[in-house]
Amino acid sequence: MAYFKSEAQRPNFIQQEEEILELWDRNKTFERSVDHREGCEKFIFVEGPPTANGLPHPGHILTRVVKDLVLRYKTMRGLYVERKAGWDTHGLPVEIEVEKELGVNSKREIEEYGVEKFNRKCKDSVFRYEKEWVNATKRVGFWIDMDSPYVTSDNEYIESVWWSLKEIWKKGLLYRGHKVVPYCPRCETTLSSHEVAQGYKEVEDPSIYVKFKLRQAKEQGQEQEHVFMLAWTTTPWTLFGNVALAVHPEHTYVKVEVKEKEKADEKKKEILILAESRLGTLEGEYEITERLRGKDLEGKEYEQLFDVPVEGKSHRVITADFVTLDEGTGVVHIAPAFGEDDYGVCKEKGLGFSQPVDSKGRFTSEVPFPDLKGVFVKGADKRIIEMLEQRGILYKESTHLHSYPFCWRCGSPLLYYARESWFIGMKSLRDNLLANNEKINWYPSHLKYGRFGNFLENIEDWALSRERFWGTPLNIWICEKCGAECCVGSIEELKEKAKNFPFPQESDANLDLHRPYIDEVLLKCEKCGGEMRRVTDVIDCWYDSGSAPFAQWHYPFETEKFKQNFPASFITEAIDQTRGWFYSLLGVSTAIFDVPPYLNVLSLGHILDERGVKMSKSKGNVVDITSIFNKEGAGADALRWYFFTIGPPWEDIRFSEPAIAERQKKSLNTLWNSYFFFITYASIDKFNPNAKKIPVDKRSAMDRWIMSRLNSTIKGVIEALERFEIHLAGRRIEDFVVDDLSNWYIRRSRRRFWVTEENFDKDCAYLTLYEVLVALCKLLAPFVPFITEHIYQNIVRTISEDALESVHLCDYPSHDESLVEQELEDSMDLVARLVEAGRRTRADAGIKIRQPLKAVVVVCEAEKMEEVRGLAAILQDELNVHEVQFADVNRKSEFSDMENYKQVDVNEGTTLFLDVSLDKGLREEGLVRDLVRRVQGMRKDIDLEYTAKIRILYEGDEEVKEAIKTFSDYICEETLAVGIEKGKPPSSVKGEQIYEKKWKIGDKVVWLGVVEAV
RNA sequence: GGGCCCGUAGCUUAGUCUGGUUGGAGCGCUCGGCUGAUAACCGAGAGGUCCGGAGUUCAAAUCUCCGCGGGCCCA
Repeated sequence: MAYFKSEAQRPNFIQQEEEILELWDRNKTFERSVDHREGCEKFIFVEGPPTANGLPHPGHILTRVVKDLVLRYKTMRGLYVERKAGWDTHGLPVEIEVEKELGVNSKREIEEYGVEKFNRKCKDSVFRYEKEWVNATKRVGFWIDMDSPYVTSDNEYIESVWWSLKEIWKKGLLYRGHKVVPYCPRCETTLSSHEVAQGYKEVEDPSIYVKFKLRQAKEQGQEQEHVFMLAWTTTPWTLFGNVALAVHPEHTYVKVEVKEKEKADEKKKEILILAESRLGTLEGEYEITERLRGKDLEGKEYEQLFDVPVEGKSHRVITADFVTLDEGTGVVHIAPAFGEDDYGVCKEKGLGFSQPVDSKGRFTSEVPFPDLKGVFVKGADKRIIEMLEQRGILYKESTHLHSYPFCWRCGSPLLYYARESWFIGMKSLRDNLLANNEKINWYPSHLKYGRFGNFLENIEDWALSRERFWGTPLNIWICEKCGAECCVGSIEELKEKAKNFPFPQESDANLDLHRPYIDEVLLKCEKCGGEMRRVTDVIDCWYDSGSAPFAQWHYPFETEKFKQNFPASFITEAIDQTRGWFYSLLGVSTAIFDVPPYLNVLSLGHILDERGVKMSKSKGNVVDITSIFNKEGAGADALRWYFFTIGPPWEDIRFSEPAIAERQKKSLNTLWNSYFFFITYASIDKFNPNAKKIPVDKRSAMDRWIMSRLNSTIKGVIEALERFEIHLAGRRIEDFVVDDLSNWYIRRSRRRFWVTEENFDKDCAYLTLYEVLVALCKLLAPFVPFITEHIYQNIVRTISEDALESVHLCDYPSHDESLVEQELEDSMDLVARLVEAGRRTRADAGIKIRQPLKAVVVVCEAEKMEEVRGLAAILQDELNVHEVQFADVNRKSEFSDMENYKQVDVNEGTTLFLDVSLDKGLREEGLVRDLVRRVQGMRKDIDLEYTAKIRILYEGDEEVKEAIKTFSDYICEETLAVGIEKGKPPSSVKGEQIYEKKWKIGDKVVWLGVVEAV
């Protein structure tokens, strides 16, 4: 039989992990682990595709190991789990990286540089950090098929996306609309809402109160007053687009007469109108002259502030429910070109439209000030405020701290801007979205009806188009003559309908569906025969990734794979994907198939830095996670274990490197030491676990206890993992390893392994420890795949040739109810508490544990007594007493009256009495125990083999001499000594290396010498 | 500004759903003990405004409301 190979007590885990990676590579273990389960029930996973144009962030690593844990676990549970990797390759982030690189700054410059060249650069840059991603993914042990990933910019992927858009188009859900959308004036494109969300910053903007003068009916008195509507805005530049003022129809407004001290006489009376509850914004004295409802103001006309052309009816007071009284004056300035609500209400009320700003965010010549033409709107605030001041219509000016969106990529302030864009009519699918969400299990569950559900309730249409270059081209062609639309759903269809086709016809190898090539393809209009041109937009890259469930399999052009792999059983990403990928998946799937695309979704927390602040590039607090893989006291297993056990997966993690080492030390080191203990003694004894078969019920209480604990643990671990309570699963295992296995079972059983001769009890101990270790390897394999593989290879593979070649091919342990003995576990628990109580009593009495005592009495109910009696030997040994007695509760007073008994209450109904009286015999014994302990320490000091024999020399007083004489057999047995002699060298020993030490034991001084016996 | 989540010892956290002994553990600190697998372990001690305030209740870390701080999402 091949035998267990010996191990280092403190191994180099980093090196071990690298060896395991090679082993997996050599044996194709990952592929085998998947194939091994072919034909079994499927567990379907979809990889949320990362973009490889930047280095992986700690959060990415967290996501990857959580995915890995779940997939390994499900595989071991007997499910067939395919794992296709994916890359997200399109989109603005990619373009901006390339722009930076090229040093260009606008769409015009990109066009001058050449869209073809630009897109080629984008394509290259997408995989710039692929190597780093692949390396980090492999190194951390994430098993996923990166050899045949899906790539969102591949033709086949695009073709599937096109098909899906055509499906949506056919349903009439894909439409062109003119809407106010968040717009980046530098990138010159609209942004999706989630992109906007990433870029909010606290900024100080001007806060101005502007007076809009009401037109007065002429008959009504010439002299009287000037009446103004008082409106508030933080975006002075939008005043050029003003078309209306809105008030809330039901709220109370007031007319107030402003008392101006200085000029009161010269001037006509000045009347302001604002909401009553906003009177606090006024400065100085005023007098309320009239109260009225918002709707009483409806229809009043006012004088235009600036002479900007407006198409259609304008400059009147309207009512709108969205007007709030939280801020401002209750009178809202309405500019339909620059606000979503504004746009909507103007459309509803039939008001006109004014757009004095161009696509780069600069004023056009429509603005009646030549010096403002071409000025970026946000830069004109100061000038505008000056102009208002000059005209005497600026009531008040200050600044206002609020959050304002900036382009998440280029940092420009965003504008809300009326643009023509393409939309998917998600609003009309709201009920379907909600119904599909019903079928999804969310972890944590509050997201289902909380953040995600609320979002669906208020869903808006999906702004799909991007006026950019590097993305899936929007597959819509429009007839230049009659305006007919055509949505192309496949490459085949494109070829059929194209008037020209700038690609080689027969081979698709040179086909590139991206811009600018696709822009050259003209179709023939089926209605009028005219020429159709593609709209030049590309689509939101979130639609790309949302299409992954079908597009990764090139559905419907190939159908088999998709049919087998939809919907997904499980996906997981970080919480920010709630309205990102989690939504885009559901949105696309609902629009096309009207079914949920995933059934279980785990939302992970973020990684924060040590101070609790989110790690981000801009803050410069991102740690280089890959360095962990090469650090002593760390490594992939350590990092994984830390991530898994530090807290619930859905909560943020305050990243701390010392904590990684701490957790690894506690759990993984203890596992290693338990394994090391086994290997050490099993090697000495040449124990072969395959040669012994002893049923568990024939083994000792201690053995049955650890097996019971093991099976209880397995049960709890599986329950927790099924609910994605990964941290609870991990902590259960940790408790088992540290408390049950290492600190109790092994510590209590050590002596059983030290017995030299063969015996039944030793076999039981070995067998039990072996079985526990093997089960633990499997139980821990999805968590820490490296160390478990290493141990498995040595304790299973070396001695069983027919064993599965990797722990990751094994079945996950299932709990065996017949091995769970709850009563035994409870009794052991009580014994542990009795031990604790006894130790405390000793400490109180100042008697150390090495000093044997006569007796301990456990007073408890008869029922418990029976349970614990079988474990009395443990108590006796742990408390170092000659005898354990039991007594019924009614005899309690007997002992409490005796002076030599120290009493301590363990729990209700259980009391422990420790006999603390010492006699000569006990003292001698104590002394001997101390001597043994010193000799053992000396053995260790000189690094003797565990099995090496020694001779002991000593010098001491009569008492010492007598004690040694009485207990010499015991001493020799304990210390593996062939003899113990009185006498001090060099006289008695010649030519031998003696290790000597002088000890103080209590009030005695003892000299000890140890020499290896030959 | 709105929604959701989180806030417990210097640090990491259990307990919160389902209110009920003296709020439990680990790291670190002090003292003592144990130890031939264990840089481990055991015992004792120091260390807590359970983020703050109000309310409900015989009873609140726990339930409710109002704040504060952090995170995320949305405007």
